Amino acid sequence: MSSGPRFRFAPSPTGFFHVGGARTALWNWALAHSMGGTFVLRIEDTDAERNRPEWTQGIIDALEWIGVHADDPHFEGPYFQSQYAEQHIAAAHRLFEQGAAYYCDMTAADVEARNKAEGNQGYQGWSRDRGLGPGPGHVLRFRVPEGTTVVHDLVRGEVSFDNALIEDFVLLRSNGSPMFLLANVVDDLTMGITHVVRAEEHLPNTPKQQMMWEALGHPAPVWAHVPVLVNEARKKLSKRRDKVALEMYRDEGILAEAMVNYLMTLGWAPKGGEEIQPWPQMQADFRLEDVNHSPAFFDLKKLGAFNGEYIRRMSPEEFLEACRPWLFAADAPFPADRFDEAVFLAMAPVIQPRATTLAEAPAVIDFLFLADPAIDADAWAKATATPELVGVLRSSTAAFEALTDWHADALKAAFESAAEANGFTKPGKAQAPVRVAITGRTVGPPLFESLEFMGRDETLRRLRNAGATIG
RNA sequence: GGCCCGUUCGUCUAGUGGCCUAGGACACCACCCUCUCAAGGUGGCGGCACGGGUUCGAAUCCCGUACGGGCUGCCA
Repeated sequence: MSSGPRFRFAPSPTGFFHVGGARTALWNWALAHSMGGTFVLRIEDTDAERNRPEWTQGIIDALEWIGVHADDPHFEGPYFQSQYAEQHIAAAHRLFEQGAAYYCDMTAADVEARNKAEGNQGYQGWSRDRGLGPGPGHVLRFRVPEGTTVVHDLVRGEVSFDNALIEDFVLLRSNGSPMFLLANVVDDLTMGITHVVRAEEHLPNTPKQQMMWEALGHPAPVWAHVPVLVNEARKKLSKRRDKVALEMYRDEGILAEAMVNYLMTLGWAPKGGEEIQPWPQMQADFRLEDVNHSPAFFDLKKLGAFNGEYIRRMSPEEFLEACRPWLFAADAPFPADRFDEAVFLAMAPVIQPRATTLAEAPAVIDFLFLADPAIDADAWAKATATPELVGVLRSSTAAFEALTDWHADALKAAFESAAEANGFTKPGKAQAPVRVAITGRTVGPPLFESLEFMGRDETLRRLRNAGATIG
């Protein structure tokens, strides 16, 4: 076991990777690196319902995507909580033997009934002194000592809890299996965890865990409870209501670097006022002491802005490579055999500023790789609504036919004369008929560059076909 | 209900008693650039939840109120 600080990330498999978990993992990862420590991955799979091998692989893949590499020297694991059940139970028995825990034969229904009769809530320590031993239907409960438990939290400072308000919680179920709180503490203890950095929702559990650490004869680790991520209604992000699966963002063409950068800025800000930062810089600068105390809204718009920024910073080659999955996907806007890499590469500088996600990129230049792009009927009607507009279409077609130098500059000059000949002083206002005839839409990348790459024959063919529909 | 945490522009944040006439980013608006749309540039709108203290001085410290959130399981 290494000597530096030991952090841990302990997700339970649920079939997808939560963005909030991703941020927690990233923060632990940054700390493990900057403090020369270790990041321990532990899969908390003790709930049989949540235990499927492919889900575990999903967690590892997601971590890999955000840069938490399993082959990095700072990475350790994965460990599987379910494989340590014997140790959890042994620790529980130790607590029983030393009097820190006791058995109770009351069922949940019994507890509820007695509370109802007495007008109370929670478990009142009824079996504390009954001297019960293990047996069928008996649960093992922790004997919460009197006093106050003070949790030293790196994010929140000192938080104190009155032990009188903490009920004697269950360690071992009546079937003998360990509860989460027990398993969690025993694992952290045996894995030598020194820093527990996790979401704020675990703060109310912390005094219980701290008491267990102490009862087991060890000083508690350093705690740090970071704020949760919330939706627009300011509720904790939930898988039922909100889009929380990291995989979904990846599939939409959010770049890992952009996601990582954005996640890092939720509840924390890089030094120096510039929020777009390379990972090594953020990793070095991240401090728990600087983390905000209040929940942060996961803003899709801002994520998109970060992603756009990262897309624009890519070289055309990098952009092409990143786009490949969407370029050749089954639902790509054009057939794979019509796609031309050289054209895409040449057009990349004008595609990049127009795509917020990689998934949007193919559609920006789909008309270049489509035999016959669908013409938007409304756009076409508007683009040919006046005689002048139709005139532009006819005369620019003629001007292009006469062109010997098929390049963007020449095409532009030819078009402008055609537009002016039809009474347009601002040629830009007259390009709709040509643009719609060629691309099917009124908006898109620069027209003349597009025509250059489309080629003379195809350009003229589309122009003539479109012109023919006007009669 | 109880316990705990929190509260700076709509959102993410900078700010750790004087540098704050509260800075940046996203969003929004306007203008510029421009072959459309973007991108880019310039400018604008907009905030210290409220009330009391402490202090020469408070967004920063203390108390209270309001509001929000989390937890409250023989789930993890």
